[in-house]
Amino acid sequence: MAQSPKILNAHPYLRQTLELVSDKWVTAIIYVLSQGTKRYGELHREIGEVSQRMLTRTLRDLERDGLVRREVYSTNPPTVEYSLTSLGETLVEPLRLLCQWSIEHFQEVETARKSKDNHR
Amino acid sequence: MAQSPKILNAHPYLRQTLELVSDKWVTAIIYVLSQGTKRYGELHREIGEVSQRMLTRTLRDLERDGLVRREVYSTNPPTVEYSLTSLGETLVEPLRLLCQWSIEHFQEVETARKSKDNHR
DNA sequence: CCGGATCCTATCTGATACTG
DNA sequence: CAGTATCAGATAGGATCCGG
Repeated sequence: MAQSPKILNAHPYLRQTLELVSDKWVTAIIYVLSQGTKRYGELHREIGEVSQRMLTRTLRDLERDGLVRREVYSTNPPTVEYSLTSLGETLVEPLRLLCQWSIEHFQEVETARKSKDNHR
Repeated sequence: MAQSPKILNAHPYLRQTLELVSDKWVTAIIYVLSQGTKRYGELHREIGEVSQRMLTRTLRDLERDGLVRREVYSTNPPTVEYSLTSLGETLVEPLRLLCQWSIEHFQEVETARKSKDNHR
């Protein structure tokens, strides 16, 4: 009764990691920042569809998680630069592997979807 | 005006892949199924906290995406077995890399969170 | 045993307007 | 330029009941 496998519990951080990575904007931000330091406005333009609210909120989360560094320069108008921390850099490689999978295999997913949809 | 980098658009499948993978239960199911064929009830017990509704819904999605195979045996009571397709198997490795990251680095995320929380 | 259908709530997210 | 505040709509997820 007290015994149940619950495999994911063997990797207590995995679900938390997947939740972190699975955020709608996290990967977009990490990808853009993997190319170098960016100002707030640059991030906004390069990601494109994101709202100010969500961009700011996600950046704050990433900063809190130690993945992104935020530096404010008291110029006028203000300048704020964002960059990956060394911890943030370690996430780039795993993400690129998922990216690789998406290039190699996602078309098969699309094909499967269409095929199934035609059978209804 | 018509020009904006939008880096993620260079990998049109990446966001879709991340959305697929980021589903709350998808990775749990793939992990359990990576150990072999399971019946519905086994999946339910091993994942544990998932509701019937969500387990069924997620399995249907994964079937539609061609990642999971569903086989029904007209016994009484009915038997339904789930397993990974070969396409589904290809996702196990990328997921294990994220798992690896979580083991190696997630504690740093926790530390960062605590450190930041103390400073407020 | 497997899972469809319905109802309901919490959360997430965008739109909009305003500020140092 | 780089945000904050507020509001409202969409959506995800759980609980529950019912059926083959």
